[in-house]
Amino acid sequence: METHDLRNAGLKVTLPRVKILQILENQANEHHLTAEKVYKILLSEDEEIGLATVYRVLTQFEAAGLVTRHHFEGGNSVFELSSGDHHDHILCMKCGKVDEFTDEFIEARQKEIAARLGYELTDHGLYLYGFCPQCRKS
Amino acid sequence: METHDLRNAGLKVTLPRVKILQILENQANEHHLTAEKVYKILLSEDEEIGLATVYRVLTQFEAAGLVTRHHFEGGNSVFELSSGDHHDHILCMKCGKVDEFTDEFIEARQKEIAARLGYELTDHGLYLYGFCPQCRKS
DNA sequence: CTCGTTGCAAAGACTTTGCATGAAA
DNA sequence: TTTCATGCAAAGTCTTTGCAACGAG
Repeated sequence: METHDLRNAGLKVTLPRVKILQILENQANEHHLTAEKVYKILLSEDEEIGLATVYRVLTQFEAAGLVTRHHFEGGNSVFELSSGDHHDHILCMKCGKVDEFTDEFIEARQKEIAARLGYELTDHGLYLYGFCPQCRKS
Repeated sequence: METHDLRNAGLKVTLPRVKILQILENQANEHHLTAEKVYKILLSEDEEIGLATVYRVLTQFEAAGLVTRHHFEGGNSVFELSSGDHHDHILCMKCGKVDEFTDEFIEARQKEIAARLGYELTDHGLYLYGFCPQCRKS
């Protein structure tokens, strides 16, 4: 129930916020949406919500930890629902497909590297770019 | 000699291009520059080169493989001279410092992951974000 | 009621483009 | 000379902000 998530995040329960949260949750295979994409989905559902509001809400969600924002190489910001477990991404340069994966060894190794260089790690992102199975054929 | 690199890249040898290439080469510790930064350095050297030209030249250099462009999380594009050897980056969120590192193990692992998911890998980027030794103290 | 939210339009940050002038080969 | 590069200003993207109207608690 979105209402609960919003209250938990200290945000008033408003139609735009509920709607946007629903949209993020209902993305079965496409976990990563741009603000523009979210906006278009809202329009297609006949919701009168401005693009500025989409950005504001998404930014608030990010601050509240509900969503994570990524800047994929060259593109816009994309947002995805925080799922608790960390994962990395592999993107298709042709069709834009995004797959997720996790790798314990790489995670561990990253921590070692940061420690060796004296850094206190706060975040990290591993992005692989290539062509997905579908696009390799054509 | 910059002239040679430019000819090799199929670019006319012009003052802006030579100057910008020199600036990129002369960055002893700061390998990663924004277009804006390059522009400011040019200004400080009394060169009459427009910001638009800086962007154009940098983009051409990228196309020619002379430089690599990165989009660090949240920030602008940064450019660095292509050094042949691949490396990854660790950035300080406070002072903006950028360190480089390589890890054979992670590299190999990335290839395995891509292969497992059926992707043909063309590029990849690993970015660690945190606080550098200096900034951790304060 | 009161304060947080929204929509709209305007502003901003960064980057690219159009066009006439100017320079390299 | 011929072609490509440059400078400037204008246009483009994506994203954020100001402000008055509005809605949730």
